[in-house]
Amino acid sequence: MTELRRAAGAARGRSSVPEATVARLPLYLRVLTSLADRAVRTVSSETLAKAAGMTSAKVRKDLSYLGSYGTRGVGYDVDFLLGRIAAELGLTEDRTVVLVGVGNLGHALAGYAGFRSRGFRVVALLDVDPDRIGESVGGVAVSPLDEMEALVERNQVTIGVICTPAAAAQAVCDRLVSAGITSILNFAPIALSVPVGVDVRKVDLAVELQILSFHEARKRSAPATGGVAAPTRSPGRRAGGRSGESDDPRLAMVTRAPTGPPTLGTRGTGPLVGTTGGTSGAATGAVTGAKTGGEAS
Amino acid sequence: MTELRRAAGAARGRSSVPEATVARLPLYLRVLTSLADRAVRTVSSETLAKAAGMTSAKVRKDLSYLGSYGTRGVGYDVDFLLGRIAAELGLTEDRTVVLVGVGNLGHALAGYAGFRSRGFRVVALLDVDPDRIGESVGGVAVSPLDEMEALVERNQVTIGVICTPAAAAQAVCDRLVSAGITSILNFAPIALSVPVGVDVRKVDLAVELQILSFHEARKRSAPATGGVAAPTRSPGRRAGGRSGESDDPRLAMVTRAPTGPPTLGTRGTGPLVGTTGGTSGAATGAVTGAKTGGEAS
DNA sequence: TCAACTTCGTGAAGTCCTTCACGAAGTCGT
DNA sequence: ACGACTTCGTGAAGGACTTCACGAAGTTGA
Ligand SMILES: NC(=O)c1ccc[n+]([C@@H]2O[C@H](COP(=O)([O-])OP(=O)(O)OC[C@H]3O[C@@H](n4cnc5c(N)ncnc54)[C@H](O)[C@@H]3O)[C@@H](O)[C@H]2O)c1
Ligand SMILES: NC(=O)c1ccc[n+]([C@@H]2O[C@H](COP(=O)([O-])OP(=O)(O)OC[C@H]3O[C@@H](n4cnc5c(N)ncnc54)[C@H](O)[C@@H]3O)[C@@H](O)[C@H]2O)c1
Repeated sequence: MTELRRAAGAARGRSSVPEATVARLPLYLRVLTSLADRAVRTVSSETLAKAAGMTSAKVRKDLSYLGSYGTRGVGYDVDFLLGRIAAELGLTEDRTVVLVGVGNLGHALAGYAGFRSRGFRVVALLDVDPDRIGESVGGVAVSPLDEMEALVERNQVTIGVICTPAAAAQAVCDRLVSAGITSILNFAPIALSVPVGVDVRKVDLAVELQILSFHEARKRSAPATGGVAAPTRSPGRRAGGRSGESDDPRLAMVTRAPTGPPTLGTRGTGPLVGTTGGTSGAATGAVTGAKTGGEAS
Repeated sequence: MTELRRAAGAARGRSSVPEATVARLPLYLRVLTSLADRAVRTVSSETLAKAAGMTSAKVRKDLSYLGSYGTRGVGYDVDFLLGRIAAELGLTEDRTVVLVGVGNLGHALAGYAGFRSRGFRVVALLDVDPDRIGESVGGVAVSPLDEMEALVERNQVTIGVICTPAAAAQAVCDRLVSAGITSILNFAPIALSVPVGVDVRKVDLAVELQILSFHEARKRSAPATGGVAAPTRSPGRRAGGRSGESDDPRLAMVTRAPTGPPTLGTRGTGPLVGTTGGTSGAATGAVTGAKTGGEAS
């Protein structure tokens, strides 16, 4: 009955390199580059896998999506594979980038050599702070935000990097899209919304740390799993850390604390579901896969 | 025949929250924090989903792993959920962090307020450069690497952040692990190997950009994709015995160019090609995303 | 040329994650 | 108190990705 939906999957149609594989190609590329620098000629899936922290089966599967370019009994030709992956990633031509928000983080990124060495050319740095305009970072001068459109068009820029505070991110994003940018790398801790056709990737330090924290919490198994108290309506002002940045315009249409008590009594009732339900069960389990390769989509 | 291996999977056993869900909890946490700051009392899965760039079904499914704490017809209690997620992520107690490599990137991270605001306390900054020792960033002084062990123990540090050049990363990692660190966030473009029980997550700018580049390449469908030249038959001769040691021990047993001088200028320095990119050069890469569920293709 | 190896390529099976869909539980207005 | 509505919780179905396992293709040495 779902045969019809097959069409959707087909949309991804040709080329069809799985996303998970695409995310690993850069890894292989790095290892191959390193090997090439050492004049290594060929490499087996096993060796490549070890260097990339991967399994050989996965490597072979991944590479098979690019075609059958290995030599049985030998391995893959380093130089050839290098070129093949670079081509697949669209790195044959330099890609231009604009970076918006030259603050702490923006500075570090703008001066990052790995940018250029990988074929990404930063052609513009933009900021609203007058004090930063004109300053040069990594050989590129900081320009006022207003020059965005002109710079993007003149340099045929397709990738934008956002390093502004969260509050400004969506506006900057919208403007980048209007200017013609179709790929965005966002460092601001906020989910951007963009029209279809525009890709967004997010890098979030806090998220990474919190994920580590999760696993950390399970390592020292302190199974003193106190039963969770019922979700009382009573304000408990939990911890969690108050973050300074909170300016998400999409947080509308939610229940607000009534300044004047319109519906008081009714509100406070229902203590919510008990734990009766058969399922769920969120006890604490010893886990710790410990493997380095765990991912999620 | 695979039934037996079930044991391995069972290790993940009962009640554990799926990795994919864990990776999204920080996202919800952020949105909830923002809501709480505005005195919003309850939020529906639909609203939460929109703010987090997610679907409501996914949100409900994710939250269901923590237990059934929603109220039908109403939604989730913001404060309660906030506390519940924070607890699940092990954020009830401050987590301490050491950061190694206070260079460009390290500086930015060390001064990042988002660290502290989310319950992560940077208790030490370490570097080998004598010029940096003593300098204070974000209220923390840079200490010499030798103090790592003492600092880690004294402060019960469990998380380490690596911002050194790739060439030094594995050594730093090893030392961190020896000192007692069990979670590492790695910004150096190299795959670290660690003993089981230690978690590693990587963040790599270059990988993100290359993934964007891949999709970018498919957007402007320039089908002028010249047929790939034949897989270049390699005259390769496998190395008989040992192969020279190199920066990365895992790159052993690979074919080397015959008569080629072992150490080719790659020693140590690694990246930094600086000049007009092209292909040659640096090492970049490393991957592992774990997130980004919101793309449309 | 042949036998012994090595290593790729890939169907198939298994695991994990996402999406669907709908009953249950609760709220709200009258 | 009741009927109309909301919104959660969750089994089930479907996909996506990973791992297995083994035949095929190619290499090396005698
Ligand atoms: N510093 C880090 O290590 C780090 C880590 C993770 C995430 N982040 C995130 O990256 C972003 C930047 O962090 P930061 O530490 O560099 O902050 P910052 O305040 O040092 O820099 C922000 C810069 O953006 C500029 N800016 C503000 N509004 C702008 C606008 N509308 N258009 C263009 N430029 C604008 C400011 O002038 C400033 O130069 C924040 O969202 C932060 O949460 C930073
Ligand atoms: N700068 C960026 O935006 C950026 C982005 C992505 C990844 N990275 C990666 O992050 C790492 C750091 O980048 P960076 O631009 O800050 O480089 P950097 O050269 O500015 O800083 C490196 C720092 O590490 C210190 N260091 C070197 N060896 C060390 C050792 N053995 N122990 C302790 N400290 C040591 C150096 O003294 C220096 O202070 C690199 O691996 C880089 O590839 C950087």
